[in-house]
Amino acid sequence: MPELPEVEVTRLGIAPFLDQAKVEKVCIYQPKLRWMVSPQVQTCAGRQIIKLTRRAKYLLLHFDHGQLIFHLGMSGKMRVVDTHLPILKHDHVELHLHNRKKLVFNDPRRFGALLFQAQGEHLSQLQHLGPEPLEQEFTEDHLFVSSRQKTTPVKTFIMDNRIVVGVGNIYANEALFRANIHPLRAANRISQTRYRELRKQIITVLTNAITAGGTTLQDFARADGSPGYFSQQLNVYGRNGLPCINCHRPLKSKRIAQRNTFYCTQCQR
DNA sequence: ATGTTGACCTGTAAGC
DNA sequence: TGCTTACAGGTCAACA
Repeated sequence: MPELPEVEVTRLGIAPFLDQAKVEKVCIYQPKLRWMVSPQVQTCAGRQIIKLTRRAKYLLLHFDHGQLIFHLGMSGKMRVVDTHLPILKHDHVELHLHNRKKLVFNDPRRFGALLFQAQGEHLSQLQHLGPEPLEQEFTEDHLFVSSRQKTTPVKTFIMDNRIVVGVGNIYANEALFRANIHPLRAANRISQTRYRELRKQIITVLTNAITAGGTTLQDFARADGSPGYFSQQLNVYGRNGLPCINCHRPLKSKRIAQRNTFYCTQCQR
């Protein structure tokens, strides 16, 4: 379940095993992912990992000559396990490490990606990304100003990576509910005051989710496949027909831009 | 330019 | 039980 919080939880979970580790071997079992895995990935063999960072929903594994860039897509997972353990179905790439561990990329739907960005190079995928929602650069002014010409539904607007990164379908739904904003309202028909609240709720929801992911973090290294621990905190997502936690009217659902959307017609305007 | 839709791929659950 | 259909956490190219 890779929204921004899950990607960050993944990063926190595997980073301790990767920091300063040396890559001995790169195994590519399935190069056909979202984009073809670039052959340059092999140049990481024999090199030392510097650090693992995140930008939007991308994970960047830094080397002295460039970065490996992972994206988990809809179904991607990463795990660090003992080198001798067998590969599983949908394991597409392995990085064998010096420390008898390997980093494995698994992705049934193959919407994920593995790219290489040489030092000084700028991949198009990372070029036009908007601000990180949990950094200073994500301001109320930025949201308000960039919405002024947009008639698209506000939900589509906040899921646009050029506006702000990392807000996926679940958290777009949840943040709008908490801000009392109807997901279909045109982005340019929302006041600066309401964008202030929306910004605040996006930050709250993502931060809470990362914190909740901390539980998963602990058993991340051993058994893989952690359950949906966020679900207990969801107010609207997946709750069509169930009572709103505020007004107790049944929640509605509707497709917006091909994505299932949940909201309360009473509380969200 | 902006807004909307289709495509990529597999697994799972629901419906018949 | 088996077959068919709808849907799933994302993103981008190609349309109107």
